[in-house]
Amino acid sequence: MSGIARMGFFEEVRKVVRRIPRGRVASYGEVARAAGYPRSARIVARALRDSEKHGLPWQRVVGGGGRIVLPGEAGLHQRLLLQLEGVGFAGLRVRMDVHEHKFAPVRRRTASLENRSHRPKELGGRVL
DNA sequence: CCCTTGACTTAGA
DNA sequence: GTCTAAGCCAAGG
Repeated sequence: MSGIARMGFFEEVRKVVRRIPRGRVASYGEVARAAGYPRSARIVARALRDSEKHGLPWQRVVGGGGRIVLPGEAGLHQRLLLQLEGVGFAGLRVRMDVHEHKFAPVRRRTASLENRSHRPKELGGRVL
């Protein structure tokens, strides 16, 4: 693999996917975001294509809104695996209100703006 | 090197 | 609810 700059991508994706607990799911977009590549949902899918080799819980990654986007028989397999670990469906979608996994907020370089604890009060006292 | 494909997402009609 | 369009980016032909 000559992808030097992007080498960390798959690693990050694998790490993120492994963090999804049993009985929960996350969307491709969420995984991409949590991995630090917010626009690369599709690439997450490509990474998962080889997930079997890495022993990832690939079934816990679904499309936006809980939709299973993996086509064909594989999609049915995914649904079965999820149901076996207790994930409930409403029609063709995972009940995201129950089973969506929330990742810890990605800590970006936050200037003092986000850190309210030592924000200067001179800014007017009440800030929105 | 260009073109197409895809386990995506968001926005709009 | 459905459908289309654009953006996205790696892999394969």
